[in-house]
Amino acid sequence: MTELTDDAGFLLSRASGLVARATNAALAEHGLRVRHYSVLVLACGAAEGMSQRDLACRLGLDPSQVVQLVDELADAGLVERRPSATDRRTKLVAGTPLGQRVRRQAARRATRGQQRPLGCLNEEEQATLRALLSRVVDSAG
Amino acid sequence: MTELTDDAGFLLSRASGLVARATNAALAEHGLRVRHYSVLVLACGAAEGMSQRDLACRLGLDPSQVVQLVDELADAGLVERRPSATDRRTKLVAGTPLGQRVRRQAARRATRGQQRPLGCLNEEEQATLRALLSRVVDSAG
DNA sequence: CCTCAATGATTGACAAGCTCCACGATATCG
DNA sequence: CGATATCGTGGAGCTTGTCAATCATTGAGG
Repeated sequence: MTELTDDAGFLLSRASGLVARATNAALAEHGLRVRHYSVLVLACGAAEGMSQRDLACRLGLDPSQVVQLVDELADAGLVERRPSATDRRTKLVAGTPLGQRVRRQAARRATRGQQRPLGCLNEEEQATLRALLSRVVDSAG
Repeated sequence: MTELTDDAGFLLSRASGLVARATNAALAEHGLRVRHYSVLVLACGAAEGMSQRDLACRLGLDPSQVVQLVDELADAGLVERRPSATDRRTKLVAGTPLGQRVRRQAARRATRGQQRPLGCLNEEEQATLRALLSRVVDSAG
């Protein structure tokens, strides 16, 4: 790795930072950051809600981080913790009607914001990028 | 962005974290982390050394972070700060002979470590990934 | 049925990173 | 010369990432 511009790790870190910053800026109007948004998307995506443990696993976060994120989303009225019917330990995090609406609006803004750093790639190239990254992420479990 | 697994920002963040962690583990034997390694690579790559401002710009870091990274590398004897011949404000960070050797060893380890998360992509796919990311990073200035 | 290890959520502590702001030294432009 | 900008540096504050400990609950095995 003689050239830093050829280092996949460096490029990933840099690109990730750029996109995260742009997305955060786009979501700021909703008072959200990418981390909250990710939780909101997952919570709204599962009809019955998703356990915090599953959230942590899917997001690659420590469970203790999920606690706080869900706290803040719940304070904002975007998600709620429901008891599980089968396990009294787990709390299912589900999007409220308000959360669903905010998620749709935020999704549009986030997608638009990402195009600032990602706009230099056409739609097909972006799809290729997502496909490659998906494989990397999935293969990690 | 109905599915989080289709969100470029999320995928980038996740993949970046995976690779960074693997690289850090690989570099730990040298007492380095990716951030130090990046500085070392750039410092060793420029014959006359590189100003800290340029380092910050190239790495996308705040100049104040570069100060500390260079401090630690200099303490380890891997780089040194040289006065600029044309501007007494700037300090040119250049790799020492030891730094050059460590950089070569670290490069091999880092590349190998990255293959743990990136190994699921063949060589051509990794090249495609790097090319796409390069364009995103470069287009940001 | 009872014990015991494992699990889910939570809290608190701590290191690592990032961002901003301010300052001293120097450079540059008018 | 004087105003303004730049470079390196230090420090404050916030966000993240990681870890250990705790409590309630579950599930398995005796």
